[in-house]
Amino acid sequence: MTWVLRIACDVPVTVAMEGLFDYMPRELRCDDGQILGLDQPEAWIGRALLVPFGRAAKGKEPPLVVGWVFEVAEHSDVPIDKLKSVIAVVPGVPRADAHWLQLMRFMARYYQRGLGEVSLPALPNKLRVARNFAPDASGTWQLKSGKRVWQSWQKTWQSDQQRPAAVQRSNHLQLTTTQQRVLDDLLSTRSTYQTQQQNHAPQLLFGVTGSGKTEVYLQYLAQILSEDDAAQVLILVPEINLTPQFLQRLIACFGSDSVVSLHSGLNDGARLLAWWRATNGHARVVLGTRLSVLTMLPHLKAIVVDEEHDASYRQQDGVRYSARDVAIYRANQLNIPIILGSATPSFETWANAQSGRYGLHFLRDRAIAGASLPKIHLLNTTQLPVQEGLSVPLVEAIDGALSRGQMSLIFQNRRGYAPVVYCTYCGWMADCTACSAHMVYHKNTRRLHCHHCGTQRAIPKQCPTCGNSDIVPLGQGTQRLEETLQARWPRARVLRLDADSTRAKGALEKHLTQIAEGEVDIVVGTQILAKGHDWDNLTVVGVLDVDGGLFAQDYRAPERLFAQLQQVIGRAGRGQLAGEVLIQSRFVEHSMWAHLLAHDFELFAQEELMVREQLGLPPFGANALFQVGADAYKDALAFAQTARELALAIIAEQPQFTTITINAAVPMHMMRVKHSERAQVLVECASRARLQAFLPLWQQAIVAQKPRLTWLIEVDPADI
DNA sequence: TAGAGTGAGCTT
DNA sequence: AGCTCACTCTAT
Repeated sequence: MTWVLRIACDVPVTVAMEGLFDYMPRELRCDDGQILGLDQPEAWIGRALLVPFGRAAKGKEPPLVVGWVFEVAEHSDVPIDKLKSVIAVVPGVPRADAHWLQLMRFMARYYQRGLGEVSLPALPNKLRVARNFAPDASGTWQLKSGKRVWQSWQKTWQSDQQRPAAVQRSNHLQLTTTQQRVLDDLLSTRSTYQTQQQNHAPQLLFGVTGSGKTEVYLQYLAQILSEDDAAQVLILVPEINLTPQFLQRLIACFGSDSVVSLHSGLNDGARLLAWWRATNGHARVVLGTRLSVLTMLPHLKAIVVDEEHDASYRQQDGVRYSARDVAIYRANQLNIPIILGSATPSFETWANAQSGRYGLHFLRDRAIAGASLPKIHLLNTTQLPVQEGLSVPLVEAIDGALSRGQMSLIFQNRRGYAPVVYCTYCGWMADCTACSAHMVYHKNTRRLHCHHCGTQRAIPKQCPTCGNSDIVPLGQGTQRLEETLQARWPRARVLRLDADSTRAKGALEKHLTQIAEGEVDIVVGTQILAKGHDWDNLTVVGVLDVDGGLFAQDYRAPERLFAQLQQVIGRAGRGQLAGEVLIQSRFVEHSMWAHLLAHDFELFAQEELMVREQLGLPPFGANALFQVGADAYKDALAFAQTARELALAIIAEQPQFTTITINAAVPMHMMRVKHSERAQVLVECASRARLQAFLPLWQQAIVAQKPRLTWLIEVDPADI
């Protein structure tokens, strides 16, 4: 009997809808000793293989790629003489289990992508690129580069370390009464699901900033790890680099042997080792950023998604998935508990908690005795005198903090020196030639930077339209603010924290250490300041220039702004010292402010969700966004209109889709980025299932047009 | 008229 | 993405 392997290769869905390619099997040996034979097709499923793919260079064998065996089949639709044979099993990749393969199928279906596109990013770089492998003298395929990594890896593979690490006896902090109650609730909820044999519902841990969510996660996970000597837990965080303390805390709690972290800051070798320790079941606690949600974990028993609302969970290139949503699917599939933690939950999660689909647990007080939420003052800058962006009350508050030897934080979410440079005579502004954006003046480089495509150029000496030489910066970014602050308080130690000041390797850690050791009086920066930091000497927080977010056209803007501000505000008064927050705004009447001043996320969410429900917006309806880019806008728009017509034709033919709304083709918010002019079509439907049934048909119809443009369909888009 | 350069098309 | 094929342009 002959049969074929159906293998997922990493090609765009626009090339092959499913992403599976047929290959002929031949007897192969795995590095765990198993022989894959022709007599046992099922044993091949879940193996990663090296296969020839694509056109051969003249006189050479076709290039190899890495692919996953998803299926075996009795026959192929491809003529048998066109089928190639598999080359080898990828060494060091454990066999994927049925749950994991199902997870990949879910992602491919949900996000409308090929199986290869979703499943190959799950492998670390070293193992995903076929060129990294070569046969040795005996014909066994080995990793070529990085001998040391390879050897230590093989040692690990064969040695006792393949056994799960022993979790050390936990080293926990004393919980507050509230923390203890929430922990007990979470544990008893879990036992209830277990005894009633129901599927675990996700549990939202809604804790104000500084309420000690982390300690609750740790003790919850410790319980799970103690019940089963092989149990693994996965903790997702938005960015590990910003919260090095979290990793330290985990190591202190569970022991360095049982904890690994997986994030983009690791080099390929370190990542491979960490991935392997997680994948072979040795690591018991896996701390990772969004990509780590795809990691194969043979004994996964619980998941925590910290700061579940955070935008970093969305993958923005390649397959556009939400790691939080994938984690929820994964937990449900394995029927294991998942905890979503946030001080400002996403509205999707909040709505689910309100409707009772998710469990809900509150931590309303700060964990440190005596610490309370800071007092917030809203400063009306249309009435108050403002000097170089700083109003008098804010200046006085900073004065006060300085005189008490305490730290101040000024939040200005715009990097660079000035966001615009213009001609005082004719009003000409320096714009990027590749993007629809103004160029930002950076004082350190003395050049204009585009924050969308990265281009830099010199400032023109004369205005290109009128020849006037009076070209000046307009507006304020963190660099200018730093300069202003330093000039106003010459003896204060001012530190700027933004993407530019932290780009160099180790710079962020260095700056965080300076702050922790009390070497900084005023810290100024962008949203990097908002995340997770715990500085107990910080008592004054100033917020500048956030009015733009009040009136942005994206319906998610208020949700995002509120979350961001609440995070920034939450940096103040985390220790014994009382905190004070001063927010400058020209629109003090805006309804969001009242909720923020009252620290009332719930009322804010209730009002916003009411509006969304009336308009059928997420989470009350599902969205997908078709996006297309071209050299000329008219071409992008024309194809977006074609896509829209294809969608309308499907709906006209199939009455079950009449509840789907296909919006007009319009320019994208940032119409032009890197010389690509972009248009979009938004698709909305009250029923997610209906939308999901429609999307493959639509995608197929678009692919059939053989477009020569770059396009994609994004499911649950974040920005519209 | 060979050689360089460019764009389209295909991968099992 | 990686590669070839088929086409055009150009210097001789």
